[in-house]
This record gives sequence, C-alpha cells and structure tokens, in this order.
Amino acid sequence: MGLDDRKLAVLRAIVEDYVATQEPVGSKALVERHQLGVSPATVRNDMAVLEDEGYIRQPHTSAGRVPTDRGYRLFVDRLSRVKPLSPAERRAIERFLVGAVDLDDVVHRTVRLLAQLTRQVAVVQYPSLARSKVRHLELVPISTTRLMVVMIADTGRVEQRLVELPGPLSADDVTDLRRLANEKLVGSRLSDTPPLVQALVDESSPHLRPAMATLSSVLLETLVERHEERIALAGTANLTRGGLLDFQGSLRPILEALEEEVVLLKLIGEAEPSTTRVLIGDENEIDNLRAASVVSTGYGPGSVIVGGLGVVGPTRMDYPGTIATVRAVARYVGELLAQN
Amino acid sequence: MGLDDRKLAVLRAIVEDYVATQEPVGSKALVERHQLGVSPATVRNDMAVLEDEGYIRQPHTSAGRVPTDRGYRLFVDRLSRVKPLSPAERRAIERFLVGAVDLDDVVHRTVRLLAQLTRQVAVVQYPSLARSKVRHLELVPISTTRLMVVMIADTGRVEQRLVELPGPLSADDVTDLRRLANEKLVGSRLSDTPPLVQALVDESSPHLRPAMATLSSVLLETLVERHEERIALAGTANLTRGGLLDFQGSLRPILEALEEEVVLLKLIGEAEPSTTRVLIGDENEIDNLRAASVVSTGYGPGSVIVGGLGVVGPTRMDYPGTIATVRAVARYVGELLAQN
DNA sequence: GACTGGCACTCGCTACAGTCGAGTGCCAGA
DNA sequence: TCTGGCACTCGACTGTAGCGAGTGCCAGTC
Repeated sequence: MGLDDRKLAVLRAIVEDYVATQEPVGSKALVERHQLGVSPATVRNDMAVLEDEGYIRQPHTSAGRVPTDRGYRLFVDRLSRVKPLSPAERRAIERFLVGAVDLDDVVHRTVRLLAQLTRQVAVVQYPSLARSKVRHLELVPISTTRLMVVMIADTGRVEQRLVELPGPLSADDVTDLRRLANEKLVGSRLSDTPPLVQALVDESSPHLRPAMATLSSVLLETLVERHEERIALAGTANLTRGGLLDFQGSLRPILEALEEEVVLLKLIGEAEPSTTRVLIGDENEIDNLRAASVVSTGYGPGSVIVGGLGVVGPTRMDYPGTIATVRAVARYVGELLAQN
Repeated sequence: MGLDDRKLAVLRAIVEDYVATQEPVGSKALVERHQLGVSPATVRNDMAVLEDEGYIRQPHTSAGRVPTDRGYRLFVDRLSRVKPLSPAERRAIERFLVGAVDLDDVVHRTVRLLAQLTRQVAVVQYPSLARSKVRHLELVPISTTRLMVVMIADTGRVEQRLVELPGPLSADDVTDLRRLANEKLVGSRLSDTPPLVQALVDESSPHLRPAMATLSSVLLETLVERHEERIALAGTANLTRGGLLDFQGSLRPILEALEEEVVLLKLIGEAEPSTTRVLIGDENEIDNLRAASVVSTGYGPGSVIVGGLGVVGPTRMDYPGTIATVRAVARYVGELLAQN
C-alpha cells in the first residue's frame, strides 16, 4: 500500500478535476493543471498504482481516470480540508433565516437555503418528537364526545389529533383532564412518557378514568409508537444538473428513494452530536441510493440534537464545500431554535 | 373544417394507440388494430386532412402520426367517454382512505393513492384556510409575554403562530382574550374576518386592547394576507416512466415547477364546483409545464369546495382514465371530510 | 532507484456511405 | 368516394475508416 505523498496528491488532483469538469482526467491534463513537478509518464505510473489499490478506475481503456467510491472516501478522510464559507454564503444564510414566523417556516426556509447553496437535493428533518419535551397539552372540545388534543413541544412542534371519547364530558371535566395531563407531562420527554401516562390514568378520579385512558392511549400510539417524524425536501430539480451522467442515466431510483420518508429518516435522522456524516455511493445501505452520496449532520439548540439535515447528490460532489455548508446551516438553525 | 365521423374516429384511434404504445402510428397499423372498415389509403387521406387542421403531426417525413395538443383537446372534449373505475380501483380507494387519523394523514394518503392509481405526479392542496371556518381559537401562554395562537378550522386544519405580546398578561387576561376572540370569530370564514377582527379590538376592555391588537394583526397577517396554503406532492418518480420521450428529454423544468408551491396552487387551487379541469400542454400558463398536462378538480364535504387536487403528467396521457380517477378520489375525500 | 521521453497500442467518437423499411402522397381506376 | 398501386422520403441501422486522447511499457538518464 505504498501511497506516498505524491500519489495522494495525484488522487486529490484527480478528484478535484473530475468534480469540476465531470470528465475523466488524463495524465497530461493533470500535470498541466496542477504543480506536481513531474512528467505525465510518472503520473501514469502513480495512476496505475492507484488503480490497483482501487481508488480510481478507467471507464474505458483509452479514457482518463475517474475516482471510485473508495477514492472519494480517502479524499474526504485524508485529503481535503474543510473549505471555509465565503462571506457571501454566510450572509445568505443569515438573511435567509431571519424573519421566520414559526417552525414550519424555519424548516421550509432551511431546506430551500440548503438546496440553493449546495445545488443539491436538501433534506431537513423536523425536530424529532422523541427528542422534544412537552411544553403544553391543550384539549379542545369539538363536541361532547370529541376532543382535539394539541401538543406543543419545546422545539416548537405542534401536533394535533382527534380523540373519540368513550362517553360525553362536561366542560369542567375537560378542564380537569387538561390540568391533570399538563401537571404530569409538561417538561418530560415524549420518549419517557409511557410510565407517566400510565400513572396519569391510575391517578385520575374514577369518572374521568375512561376518558383519560382513551386520551393517553392516543397520545402513546400516535406520538410515541408510530413516532411521528416529518421531513421537508427541496431541490430535486438539482438532480438533473450534469445531464444523465451522474446516477448512471436514470433518476428513477433516486426519486423513488426520496419519496420514502422512512428512507430519508434513516439517512439523516440518525445524527450524532457534532459529527458530519458522509456516505459515499456503495456505503449507503439503501439500494436505490447506491449511485449517490449523502452528507448529513444533526442540529439543535445548543449542543442538544433534535433533528438531522443534509443533502443528497451524485458521488461526484464537491465534498469539502458541501460539508462546510451543511455544517454552517445546521449551526445557524440551532442558534435560531435556541432563541425560542 | 369537414371533420366527418370517420375522421374523428381516426383521430380517436391515433390518440388511443399513441397513448398505449408511445410510438407514432401509421395508417396500416391503424386499420389493423381498429375496425374502421376502410383501407389504409383512405385513412391516409383522412390523416392528411387532420394534419392540415392541426390535430396531428408527423415527427419526421417517413414516420407515423402523433396527436398535437389541439388533437388531445378535441379528443378530451368530444371523443372520449369517461371510463368507469374498475371495482379493484374502487376498493383500493376505500381501503386506502379508511383509518386516517387526522387531516395530515388524510392528505398524505390521498396524494399517494392518487399517484399510485394514475401512475403520475399527484398534487393535493390542503383545505384552504380562506375557505375554512373558524372552529376554535386557543391561546396558550408560553411565557408572560409570549402566546401561542392555535387556530382550529372546521376542515380539520390546525395552524399555530407565536405571538410576541406588547406587555405581560396574567392568566385571567389570557382567559378573557380567548373568550372574546372565540365569541366573535368562531363560525366565520377567515376571508370574512378582517372587519370582525377590527371590531374585536374596539370592543376589548382598555387594558386588553394592546394585546388584542397584536393578536389580531398576527391573525390577519399570517392567516389571511399571506393566505397560508399548503400542498402535498407524491409520485415524482413517475415522471421517469416512458424514458425521456415525454417532456422532450429533460425533467428539469417540470421538477422546478413542482417545487414552487405558488405554481402548484395556481394549477390546482382554482377549482370550481363539480368541474374537472384539463389543461393540455401549451394551454398551460406556466412555461415550465408546457410539455405537460394537468388534470385537476376541487374537493370538499358535500358540494362545498375547500381545496383542489389533481395530477401532472405527459401530454401523452390516458385522459379518460385519469379524469375518472381524479374525480373518484376527490369524491371519496369529500365524503371523508364530511364525516367530521 | 526514481524519473523521463518515446513509442506502439487501445478504443471510443465521428463522419460517411449504403441498405432497409415504414410510411407517405398521389393518381388512375372502380 | 374509396381503393390499390407505385414512386418517393427519410430515419434507423450497419459497417468502415480515420482521428486522437490516453495508456502501458521500455530503454535511457540523472
């Protein structure tokens, strides 16, 4: 595995040129465009080694070289420094995010901003309910046997559900229910609520117990069990940049994958604190995305992570720039959330 | 304009065959596949007339004929009877829509169903706020100077907004505000609220007036002025069916158009009662969709229209089938909403 | 031992010519 | 008014040839 400094420099040059031009890069062009200080022939020898090691490959015998997924991986891990954002980009981010009126607005603006800056498909997860704390529960009587439950989370998310009650309730009953539920649940994480919710039912006065049981089962079922995650998407038109060369001619699998919320959650919803995750081509577990790369990270107020965001694009991607942008956007969104 | 019955039959046959095979259809193939009772030569003469009139055209000199937008228009208006849904489709619709837990769920299920049945891109507008009535306004104190306003509409839509108050309010004040606002606004259409909201401020007791003013300006601004419409989209992967033949080689303009909520609202949000609107190719006002057709209709409980839904696809589309499906889905969704 | 210049070789791309065939337009005749 | 026949058009496909970017290898040089 004798990858000396020059071979690494060659690999870096190949990645950079290929990302820029979208064309296989040959030895001659390489020495012309980069100060490698050696002749094309030498570069060719290095290329042969790099190809043996699986970092680059030739589309056809008489073409230049193209990085493999493994080559990109090496590039990302060891050969690229994170590009600082341009002042223009910083300004764009700040301008874009001020003036958001509610969480929906924040998420929509964020996903569009991310798509625009990276010129890729952007994905933003709404703050996860599992990671949110209950700020308030509101019960709104719709009729005597129907209740709308509105849960407001500290992340700004608001979820509502219609509850069909087992029997009619008076306005006072509803007030009691509301008070009880809020006393017990406010401030607790939703993922921790199951025991609390159970206690809630047990401690209710007998005539409220059936209603409380229904209410709590709805809460558990909809907010915890089928953990209600939401996703915003933007920039799918960016998939058509670079013609059909990326994604080997068909957008279909990519578009299909992007329609599955479950898939997207898997991609960007498993963020860990202060890590930017880069998945390159084959490393991806989702078959439909084997021709794509994903750059994602978590965001949240302060150092807490409440959700993930990221971009999906061709493996032929400007990794340093994309990583920098994704991080910066996540940081700004976090600050914005912290202000609430 | 001598379009006798046979010529119309020829046009119909051309449209049907072209939609089915996606290949230009020639005179010989036509008489073989349809009982026209005449020879290819005769059909050719008819074709020449149809071409003169602008209903069909030849991609190249020695190719078969393809319908023009105008040809499709004539076909839709006069040559096609609406296809009744298959029992399987009916069942699919019913199965799909039962068990929806809230409005979000209804809309999501609907848009996926529509995409799946028509094999096209489906678009569903959330029930329009402008067409909804206020069912309840809830004010939730977040801090002494911050209020979350939750508006529940009779269509099931729930919108919330954070309000920064001009000064601190006690719990009793909030209760008063809530009562006042609900007394005045419940049951009224949002589009009719501006005068009501003004009266609300005037009638408030002096010490509540500043808070009420802030509250009502937020209500007006966010719910009425920038009329907060939402859209759900599904089935973009269907655009890749039929290779790149549809949409003249590039999905880009289509994908771009589909990202603009404003554009989509224009497409499907202007529904009129019990009409199915069909826009074919050039008839479309949005440049990016000149290569596409749109089939849309309104939906709502009973005969009221609260929103629109529809599909976007290639001009080469099974219009009778698509129209039937769009109508049927709209009707079922309307029934579902009526049950609330 | 590392690098370099030179050279033969590979192979995709483009241009060009030739053939085939689907489909047409037109015309004379029924 | 319809039909069969016929000449014509032109795209699709095939095969051939030349070009050129790029390579691998080798002998020679520092």
